[in-house]
Amino acid sequence: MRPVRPAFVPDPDASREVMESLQREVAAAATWTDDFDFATESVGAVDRSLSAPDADPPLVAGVDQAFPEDRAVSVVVVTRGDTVVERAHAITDLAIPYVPGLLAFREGDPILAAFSELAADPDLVVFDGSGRIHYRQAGLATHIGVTLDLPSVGVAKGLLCGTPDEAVDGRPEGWRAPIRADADVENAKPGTAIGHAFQSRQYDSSRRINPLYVSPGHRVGVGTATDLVERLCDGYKLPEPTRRADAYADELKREHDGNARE
DNA sequence: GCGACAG
DNA sequence: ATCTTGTCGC
Repeated sequence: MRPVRPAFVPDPDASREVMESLQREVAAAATWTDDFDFATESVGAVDRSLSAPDADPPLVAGVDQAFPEDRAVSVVVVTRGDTVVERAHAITDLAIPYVPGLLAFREGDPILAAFSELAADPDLVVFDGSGRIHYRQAGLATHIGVTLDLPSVGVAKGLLCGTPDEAVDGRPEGWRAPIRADADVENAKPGTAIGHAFQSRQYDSSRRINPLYVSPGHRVGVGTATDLVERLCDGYKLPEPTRRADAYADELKREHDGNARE
């Protein structure tokens, strides 16, 4: 496995104060400018032949979890272009309940356990949850991205904090608007863009779909994070790596549930 | 006290 | 996140 930075490993037994101060350290260690060696255009889309003829597409990992009973099923699915290269998972006991703002302390260790089973070294990791859109700018995607020192992005289905530039309802596919820091976001000048609301999918008629909330995890800029996610969505609401991880986690969860009722 | 709050 | 069937629409 890839080296972990021990100073940032989320300890589920820590007190709330210690958790929050670790998050401040994580935010200080995080970088929100592009720092990766692949081309943004080489990520995602089925037809990349025109934009990147000879480049090998980067390894993109999707991370997701399912929670059978009091345990966590954490999975990492690594894709190169359209091909799944590797899947890894870990099943662990859950130590602490979900607390908004402290998600990485509930899910971080279980996710790192899944990464410890992974042989591949991803170029980018897509997380289910916020990155920089966080009270201390250290959401799950940032925390684990920094811990593994990998470029990462956070994709959330709901907004944790911050203020959208405009109303987000009923926007057309492809629309995006900055999410700006407000009084709830530490160490950011109010007005600083910390992520985007992004309409990855929208129906032409009838029912409306909510936008995604995309933010940088680590080693990715705000605009690039959304560019990458846009390329990975390819007609669906969620990015391909996330959908693959979702499916694998569900599969393992059903397996787990099946074994449990016997 | 009230409201808000990723998964 | 999880508990869950049908149902509307392309």
